[in-house]
Amino acid sequence: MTLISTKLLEDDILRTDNEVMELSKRQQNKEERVQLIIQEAERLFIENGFEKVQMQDIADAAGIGVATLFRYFPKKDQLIVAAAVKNLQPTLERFEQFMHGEGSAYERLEAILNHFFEMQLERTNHARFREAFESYASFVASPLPGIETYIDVQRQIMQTLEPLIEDGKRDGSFRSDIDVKVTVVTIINTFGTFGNNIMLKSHISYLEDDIEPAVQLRALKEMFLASIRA
Amino acid sequence: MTLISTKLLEDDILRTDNEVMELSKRQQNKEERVQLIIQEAERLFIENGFEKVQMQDIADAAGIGVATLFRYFPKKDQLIVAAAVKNLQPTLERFEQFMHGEGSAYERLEAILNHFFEMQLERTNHARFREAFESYASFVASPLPGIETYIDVQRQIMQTLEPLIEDGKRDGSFRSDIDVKVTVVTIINTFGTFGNNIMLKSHISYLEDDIEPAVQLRALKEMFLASIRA
DNA sequence: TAAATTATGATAGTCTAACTATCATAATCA
DNA sequence: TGATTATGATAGTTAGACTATCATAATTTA
Repeated sequence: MTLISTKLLEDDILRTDNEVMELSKRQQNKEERVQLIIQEAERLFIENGFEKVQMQDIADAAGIGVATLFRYFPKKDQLIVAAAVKNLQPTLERFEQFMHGEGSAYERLEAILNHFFEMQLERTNHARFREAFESYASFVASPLPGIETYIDVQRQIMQTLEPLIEDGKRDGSFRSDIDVKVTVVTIINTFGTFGNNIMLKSHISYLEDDIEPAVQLRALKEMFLASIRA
Repeated sequence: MTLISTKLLEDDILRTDNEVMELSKRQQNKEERVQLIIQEAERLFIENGFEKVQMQDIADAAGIGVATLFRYFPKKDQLIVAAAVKNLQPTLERFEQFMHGEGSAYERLEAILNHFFEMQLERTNHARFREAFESYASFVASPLPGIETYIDVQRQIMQTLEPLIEDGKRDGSFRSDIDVKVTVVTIINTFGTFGNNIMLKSHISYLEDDIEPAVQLRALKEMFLASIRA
């Protein structure tokens, strides 16, 4: 799933990518439009949730007619799934980058958790969107169209972490009795669920005034690391 | 917030409760109806989510006309909040029960976590409903009417756990350097987020076939306990 | 390049579900 | 018993997802 920016590609730009070369102009435009629509939909959904954003809003944001939007995405659900997949993609990409970093397994895990936290704090709305989507998806009568793609990216994210835990068990920085997959799921579950403002707000008011969410997340991380440290 | 069952109270039942005695018959009926409506709404929302359940459905389930339903709850949002509060209540009550149990702080915490897990596994839909509600609440333009009540119950739940952690620090079963409130938030965040079927399903297919969710939850618990054990 | 094909956007229309208004009837109260 | 209030049926309004139509524009192809 290639990301194409809002700016439409010009004809005279020299392309080396064969796949794009092969596409007819009409196909190219279509592909660009799909990406543009998804991009705008994601942006709007992240800010406002699914219900608040109307197909009309998305059409306007993408600069197209609503009828055209419906030709590309006959159901709002399809657009929601596409936006959710796009929203999850950067997490996978950044995780993969971190896996190829320097240092011991422990250091790399700590780095990736730090990064995860920063993402959570900086992009609270992204996390909230993800949670909203997963809730939404869980209530539909028949599985959302395209949901397999989403689940697959999720699985890839988890698989990215596996070698790291294995390394740590090997080099002795992690306890040898922990289960790799269960540990991975724990990480995702523990650190991936700070999107809901309501919980966040509730926690903030529950915690002392001078405890920032960042402090709490740091404590959470320490706690987790302590639990797997050898 | 008293819970009143579907079965309407009979006139001839001897009441000892003064508060109810003072109410006129009309007021009594109203109160009963409100509870009945909330009960049916909760039941339907838990199964089907907010969007799928129509005001008509709730009116039918409560055996009243839809116009009457709207007289009690002029906005669907109000009913959603009331159902969410009702949904959270049992968690608080059970937690409070466990606080008065026997044993060391460690044993009691373990017992409460076990119980929490069981609730998560047995009442997955309740947890899912809670997550859906919190997502929903986070996206509204102005705070949902009555949301303070919900937040307050949430806070009470967390406060219930505090003395337990303090006890554990005192009697030496927990590390002395952990922060009580942060630990409480960790517990809620870590163990309260298994409602989304999609995550659950994704995890199940990611984990080995023979790893049941229960096994994974148990591992999660062990991991957490290890992190705070002295 | 011209004809054929396909994509677009505007507009109007359908449908569903939240919400409102009305009113005759029934239950409660004084 | 007469006055007050609650109920439920019904019809109507509104918002937003989705469909149908069609004239026009862009692209393809012969």
